Amino acid sequence: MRKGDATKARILDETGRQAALKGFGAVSLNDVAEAVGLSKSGLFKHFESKEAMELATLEHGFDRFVAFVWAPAEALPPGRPRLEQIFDRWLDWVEVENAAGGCLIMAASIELDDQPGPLRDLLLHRVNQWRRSLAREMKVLRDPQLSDEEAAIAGFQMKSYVLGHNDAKRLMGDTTARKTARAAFASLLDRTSAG
Amino acid sequence: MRKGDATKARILDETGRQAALKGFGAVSLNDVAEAVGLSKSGLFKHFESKEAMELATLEHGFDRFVAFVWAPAEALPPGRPRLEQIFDRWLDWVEVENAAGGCLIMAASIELDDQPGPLRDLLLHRVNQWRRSLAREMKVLRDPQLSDEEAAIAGFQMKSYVLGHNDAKRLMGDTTARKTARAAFASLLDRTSAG
DNA sequence: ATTGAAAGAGCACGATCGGTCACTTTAAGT
DNA sequence: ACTTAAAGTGACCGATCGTGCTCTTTCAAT
Repeated sequence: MRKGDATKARILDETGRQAALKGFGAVSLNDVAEAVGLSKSGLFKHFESKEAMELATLEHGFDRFVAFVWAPAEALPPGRPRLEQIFDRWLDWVEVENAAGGCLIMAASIELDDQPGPLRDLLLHRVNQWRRSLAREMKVLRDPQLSDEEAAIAGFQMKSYVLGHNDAKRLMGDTTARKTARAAFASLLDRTSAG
Repeated sequence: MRKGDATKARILDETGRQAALKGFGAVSLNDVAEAVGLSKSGLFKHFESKEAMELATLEHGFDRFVAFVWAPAEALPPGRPRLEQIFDRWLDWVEVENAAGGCLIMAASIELDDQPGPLRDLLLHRVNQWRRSLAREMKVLRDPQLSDEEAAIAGFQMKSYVLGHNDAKRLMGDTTARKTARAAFASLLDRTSAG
């Protein structure tokens, strides 16, 4: 069983990489098997179907995301310090940790936004969780706490800058993207905590 | 020749819809042919290969985008009125004009950002054109014109809000997304023209 | 050391992939 | 109206798709 778990993790990593690169719909079992060093039928000892593998891959991707972006921020005090750390790690997640292939969650969001099914359901659930976490963190930016609406608006802009940074850096190769995104985010924090 | 051009346009529309929905890599000639009411081999009378079809589809998509978003704004005076119109039409483009399947350009940006080739080259070229147009429009927001850097930053934030709106509306079904995005953009224009 | 289950290989399946070719139908130019 | 090129069909190709089956290897628990 130990062996199995290790290969399973390798499969999930590789599938995630390929799905972020070409989209879930364009990932073939053959390519994954080959990259992992398995036979195609070997994959089926770990997942009962391609869809089950995709589900596990997406879940695995979210777990990686939370561990990379959220976990290190949790140690910091709530509010501005924590939010700044989250934002920085989020940019790192896009442009460093997933330099090859991009962010699986963003790719899945675009691909699945209008394709109903269990994959989309899982995606929506976990993205919503994350959105609520961000809003919760935003509320504490000002002493009489932000209203739910104010927090939602700030959360919207924060995620927007991350999406913009991804677009500028990964597609257009804009090397100043990070600086631009950080400036926009800093301004957002100023406006929000003063407002 | 007339007949051929009409069907060619139908093919491009349908391919664009499917590519926005599932990604270029997951579009099959069979599905396109069936949806358009042609045989698979009929497609090859209009395009010499699948890649040529994808190229034409992406170009067609950009042409549609410019006609829908830019053309109506061109009539307005440069600066704020024109920018507000562009932003509004851009949101419409995402959530109305392409309600079924989403924006092809955004989908292609995510899918192709790390897949070299002629498709990516075309995408990059036209996206850069658009980015320059936006920056040009931003510069005139203030009387001593904005610096190139200031304009780039404002353009970054504008596009970010559009991406955020797409994510909130199409994936999460957030019905307030439009209002939130417009508020963020209005604030951006205020800050930028005052700065 | 033995054993039984887990991990994986190899092969074959029906379906579908992008693409070709010979053919028929259709419509545009004269 | 006639002609001819354009538009479109159907059968078929080799490759690859996801998936089942049987068989062998490997490893963990006794």
